Amino acid sequence: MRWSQTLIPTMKETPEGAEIPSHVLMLRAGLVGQLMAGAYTYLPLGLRALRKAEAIVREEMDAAGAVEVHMPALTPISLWERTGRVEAFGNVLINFKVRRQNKLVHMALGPTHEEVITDLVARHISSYRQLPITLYQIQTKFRNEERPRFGVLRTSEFLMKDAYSFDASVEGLNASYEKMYKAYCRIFDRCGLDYLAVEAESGPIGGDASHEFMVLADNGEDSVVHCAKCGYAANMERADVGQRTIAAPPDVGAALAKVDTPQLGSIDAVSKLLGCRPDEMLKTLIYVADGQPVAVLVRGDHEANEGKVRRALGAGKLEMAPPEVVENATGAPLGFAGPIGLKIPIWADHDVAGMPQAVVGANEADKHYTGARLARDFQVNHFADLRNATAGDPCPRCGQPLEVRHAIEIGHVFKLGTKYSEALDARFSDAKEQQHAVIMGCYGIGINRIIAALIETQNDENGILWPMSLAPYEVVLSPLNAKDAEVLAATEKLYAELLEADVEVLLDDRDQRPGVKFKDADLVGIPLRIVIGGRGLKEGQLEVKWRSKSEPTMIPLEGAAVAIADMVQEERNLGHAHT
RNA sequence: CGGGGCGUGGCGCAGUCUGGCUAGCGCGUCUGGUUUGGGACCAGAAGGUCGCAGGUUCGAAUCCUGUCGCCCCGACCA
Repeated sequence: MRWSQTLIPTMKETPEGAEIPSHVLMLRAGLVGQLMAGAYTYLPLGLRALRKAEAIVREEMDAAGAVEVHMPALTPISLWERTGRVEAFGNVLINFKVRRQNKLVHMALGPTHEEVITDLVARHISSYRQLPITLYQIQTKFRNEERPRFGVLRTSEFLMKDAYSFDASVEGLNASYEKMYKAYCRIFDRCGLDYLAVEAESGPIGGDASHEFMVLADNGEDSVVHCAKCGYAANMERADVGQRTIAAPPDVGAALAKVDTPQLGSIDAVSKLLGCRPDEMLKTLIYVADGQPVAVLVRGDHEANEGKVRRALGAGKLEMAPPEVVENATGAPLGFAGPIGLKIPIWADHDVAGMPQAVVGANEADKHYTGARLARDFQVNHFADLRNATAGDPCPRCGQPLEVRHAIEIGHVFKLGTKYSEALDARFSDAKEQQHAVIMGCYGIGINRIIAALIETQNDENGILWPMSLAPYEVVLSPLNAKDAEVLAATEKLYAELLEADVEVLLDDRDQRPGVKFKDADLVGIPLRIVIGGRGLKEGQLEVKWRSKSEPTMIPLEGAAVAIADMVQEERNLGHAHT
């Protein structure tokens, strides 16, 4: 492609509003243009990178035995009603009514496709002989994001590869899951991403039923805990803080005392007023578990984790208690709950046992207790791991302190079980003529996020650093004086030969000064740059420079196309070699 | 949805507090010329309902009210 004949609107300055590196660079390098909040046009360069990521995903899905389909983005609302996800998605589900033959038809744009694919399987699969099968598609998803942000990282319309496995047995599901997990590793390896597969919240199935693929990045929206020593990694919500018993520390001798804390219900406000640290306080949270109120105690500086609480209690449904339930259970308005004298079951996080004394709510408006001591002043019915991990917690595998890192989620694999197959009647007959719900797994990759995460993590002060596998073009030709007949002839010849050799080449044929071409080539980040200038040509040489290296090398003009094609080919293979 | 910030030629900004001549600057674009190995120089030119609407005023980019949009923090996120 000739630069002058495509659209690459590079920018010298950072557009107002772009803050994180990937957003800044995608705009400056002319990869994307914004239409409105959360909606971007992919310009020629950005689209080429996106298509390459898509092709890698497709190749690896096919190699893993998955079969491609393409489902409509437009779906009937009834499908989502059957699985209860109209409520679950709420405002995120973009839905509307259109008039057809004088009747209103209610439909939704698919935010994901479990329902649609399960309906498909329900219609066409009825025997164990048709299983297992994994179907996938690469398609635009729609979600009404409350707050789109970070450039293309969080948009209301995005390209997603979603795959769904269908098995007759749990063992089969595990095998399907394993295949997808491995395919994901190959995909992200080939994309040149530095990623982590972390244990994630797995819902009702439990165990190792869910992994998220994360790229560590300071601007990532997710948090993961990571052990630098043994490599343990987990989603912040999922991370095991450990089954441990903490011995009661010695009594510091403080007596229980009731103090006034007028209007102050928050940990922050009370700690300021009383001059104590949040970790010297107790948070008392009232939940409703399967209709029954329970109290959950965590240290003031910790965050309760609803998933962990639900599992510990063995509850099906868990929610924060509404104000009237809290008042009924504690006798005090929100913000003044405490464990002393509380009549409902009390669960506490392990770390509560390690507090010599604590500031707690007094179950009385505008009052707290200081000096509250476990066993002496209040009782706990059960101890469990009930909180989110924090930096410095011991690694559950090796005990070293964990670190918390921000990350971008680029993929998620999940064992679904029979939630959707039961709701949508996707059943099969086994060899003994018994009917069972098909056992499902689902596997998603955010294609746009592959591009954004790569740019976010692989850039320097001059621009993007593409791996060969995703680069919009593999080689950029930079003739320095396009009007010089000799330069022009050598450039055109090389361009034609490289095209002939199936090298993806961008010819910077603009009548610009060298500095402009170099700056743009660096910004756009094409991996290999070939400079054709009078200086080298006199000696029959071309300059070849990798974007990732600071120094160029010279190669003979004679046979240059073959040499360059070889260099490109070698680099193309690197991604595969990693797997 | 709560908190904060910003809307001025294609891009980046100044001017707004303290209203006042024809709304400026840099980049980019166009024309002519000189240049040609890391975002050139000279000369000239085009391009703006100052987000939108209403109000105050002799006079509004500037003050007031409303509204729309974008960005950031938080809440939410299958």
